[in-house]
Amino acid sequence: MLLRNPAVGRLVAEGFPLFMQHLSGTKGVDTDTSREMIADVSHNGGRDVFLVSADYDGDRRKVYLKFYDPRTEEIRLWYDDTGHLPYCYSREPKEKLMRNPHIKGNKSVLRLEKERKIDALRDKKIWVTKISATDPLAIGGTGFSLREKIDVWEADIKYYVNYLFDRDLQVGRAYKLIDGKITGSTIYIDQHLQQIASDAMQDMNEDEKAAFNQWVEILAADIPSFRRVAFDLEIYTEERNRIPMATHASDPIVSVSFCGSDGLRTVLLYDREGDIEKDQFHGTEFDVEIFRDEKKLVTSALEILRRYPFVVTFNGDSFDLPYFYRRCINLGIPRKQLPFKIGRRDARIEWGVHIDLYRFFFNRSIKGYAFGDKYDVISLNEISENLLGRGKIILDDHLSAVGPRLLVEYSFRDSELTYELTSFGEDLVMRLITTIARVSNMTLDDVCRLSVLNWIKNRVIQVHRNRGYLVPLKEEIKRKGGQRYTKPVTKGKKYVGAIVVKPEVGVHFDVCVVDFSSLYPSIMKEYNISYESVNCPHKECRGTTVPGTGHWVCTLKRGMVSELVGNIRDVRVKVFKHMARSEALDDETREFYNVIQQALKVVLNASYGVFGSEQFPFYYLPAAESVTMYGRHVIQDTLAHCEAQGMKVIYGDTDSLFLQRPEEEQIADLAEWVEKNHRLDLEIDKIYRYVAFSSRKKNYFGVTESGTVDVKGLVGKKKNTPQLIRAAFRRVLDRLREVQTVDDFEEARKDVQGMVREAEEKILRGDFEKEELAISTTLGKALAAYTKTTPQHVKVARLLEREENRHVVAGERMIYLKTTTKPGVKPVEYCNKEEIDVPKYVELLRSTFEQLLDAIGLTLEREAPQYSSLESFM
DNA sequence: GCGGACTGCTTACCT
DNA sequence: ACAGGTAAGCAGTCCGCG
Repeated sequence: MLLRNPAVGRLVAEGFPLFMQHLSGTKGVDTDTSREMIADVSHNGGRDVFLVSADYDGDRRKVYLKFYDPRTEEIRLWYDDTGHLPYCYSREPKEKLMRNPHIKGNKSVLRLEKERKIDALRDKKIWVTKISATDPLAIGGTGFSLREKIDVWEADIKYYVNYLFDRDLQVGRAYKLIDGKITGSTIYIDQHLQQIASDAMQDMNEDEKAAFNQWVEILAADIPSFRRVAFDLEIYTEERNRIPMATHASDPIVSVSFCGSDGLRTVLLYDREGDIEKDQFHGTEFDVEIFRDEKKLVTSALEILRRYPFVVTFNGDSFDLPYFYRRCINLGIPRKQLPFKIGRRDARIEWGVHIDLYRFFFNRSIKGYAFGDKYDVISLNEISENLLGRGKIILDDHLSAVGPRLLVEYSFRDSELTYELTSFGEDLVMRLITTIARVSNMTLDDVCRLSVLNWIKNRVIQVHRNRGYLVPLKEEIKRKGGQRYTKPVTKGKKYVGAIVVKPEVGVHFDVCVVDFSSLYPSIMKEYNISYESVNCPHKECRGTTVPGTGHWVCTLKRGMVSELVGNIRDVRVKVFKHMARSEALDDETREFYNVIQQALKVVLNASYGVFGSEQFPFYYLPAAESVTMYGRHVIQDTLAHCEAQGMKVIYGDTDSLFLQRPEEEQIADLAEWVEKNHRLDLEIDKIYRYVAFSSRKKNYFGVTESGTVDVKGLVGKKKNTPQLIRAAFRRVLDRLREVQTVDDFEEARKDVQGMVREAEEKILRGDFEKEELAISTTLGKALAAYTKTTPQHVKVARLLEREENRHVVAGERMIYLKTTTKPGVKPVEYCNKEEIDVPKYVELLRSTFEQLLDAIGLTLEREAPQYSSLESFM
């Protein structure tokens, strides 16, 4: 049966069997509108709709799917009509289970069925018993669930997730809803892309082609534009420093602002005192609606929200939505008129998808790989300043004390920024979320709330289901054994990672950087790394050992994770990277493919690491260790080969080698050699006009042929280095950028020396604002958690709490100065310029530049610059 | 009591 | 809540020192 979006029409239950209507109660069921619904189906049934989400309806005891229709811009809800039930597995035979007291008298258990599965760890067919139950809570989630009573498998997969897997539904894919059935819609793919894809498939066998094609179809399909609204609440609080609590919602909502993809720009304002005049809002870039009654305001806000299939917030999971929900209840609105699902950690909307951008931007993979660590504090202000170039409105006073005009401006700006965070760069964030949903086959709601580990886990479980494997328990994988062979170099780590080649100190001209493209994912693909394929049960595979370990790798069957990672890697490298660079496409189209390519990279980059994370249900150290072992093996072997061929390797890190003036032909031969001997791709990453290394690893700068400067790891770049020092550092690099030849260096060294001196004198003279010397350090954890030592930024934080009555939380940055007075540090705003410990800063400046000066052969103390014998590096 | 050698903690970076 | 490797600064500890 097809149910229309309640936001638009009313819930309709066409064709509901009678007993089901009974079960589902009265909620939303309205037979009067069913005729309207039928008309709707015949008229619109053949249209493409995108699967975006799914959930479980506890009243109806059914899974329902959320399809987005880009033409009407509505969500269509689809309730299960197949009688699918929640279930889990037991390895006990059916007959024995039937005698088990937890099964026998259990009213929730509906069916026991024998089923054939494959035991992944033993690679054997086994019989299991599928236990079907009336509702998901019978399986897991309460203290009385089966999961707590007997040994069961696959009991912690969420029910709607199981449903998507079992019905072979693909999130983000286009479907048609015709005659009460979900059918996959034909996917049209750009011709150019089709050509590239079919070229890539040339050498594949039929199975590989099928898998490859499927991934291309999933990922290349159009992404619709999502109709959405961003919203934001403001609360009136009597006391100044009280943070309103979502669990009580005891303070009134004074404003609700909306910014929609359809151009909606509105603030609903609550006029508590009855003294607000409409004409105060002339000239605003949004509408203001004034309410004398808070209940009318929230009712109106709810109506607006429900017009949109996607609701976007910043922190709506833990604040805006739960507060709004509670407040509505406090104001006497019946619960059943409030289609929210407010959980302990998240807030969902029944009529569509709620995207909480706080959760999304908090994600470390998103922050790092998708946005290059451009923001570090997860706040609306910080993120929008860094990604949009515009931040929140700064208030001088407490929000509850400002006048209505400023209040609405402030409020609207918040929802405007929230909306723009989803719209900038041609809806970059929406595309990213959709692409990750496609890769992980996870609902959009879950994608933006969960980590990369969960994205991968979800898809890996689906591979199990498709291949007929029973998902093993964590303990089973742990018990499988295969001890660790390497002892970690670093304390607190579990195994050995990558190699860093010691750099050759000095300046090197004409350096070619080669790297192994996606080294670890490629290793996983080529060397068949998965939790079940490393140390597999077959005797005949034992000879295929991972070099330097006692681990062996399966030669009979393709490991599940190896296959998955291989497919994603191939489709990224062979299709989407090409498309993102294709000259035949316009900028916008290239950017579309670039987002896909980037999203795949995020997932690939984490695919090895998850094997070393205890949170991962397929955690298996021998798999992680084998990947890095192969990695070290490959790079060392390649390095040796380079030297044997007369090439000089001056540096290397994990998957890269810096080669000094290699011949073009040598590089081509090298790539061929790598392909032949290690089955991996080696490519030229970049060419530096020159690179300068100090003796430190992960610490250099290089100037490319086009004149851009790469700075890696140097303290002068780090964000906790004082501004004044960073600025001097930048000036120096700008000067070094101009160096073209060895001879240019003489002049450059003199200039650099002068620039450092100048900065030093500036500090000594006191020719600076105190803010320029401020050090800012992130408070990595809650204040109370610093029990071993008291670092300087913690001293500052404690001082703020003690003396300024401020509350400091993890993730905040402490901004302070080093002083000659008492504890040696002081928050910048309470520090006098006279207290500043000048010699300390001179020392800091010197040590910052030391890294750079070491590299270019300069020593500060001397009058005349000391030259390094450049010739020796040529 | 004080300073140097050392270890450990913490942050920020690289791949 | 993907991993390990590296640099740097400071906090804290131990030891020698008539």
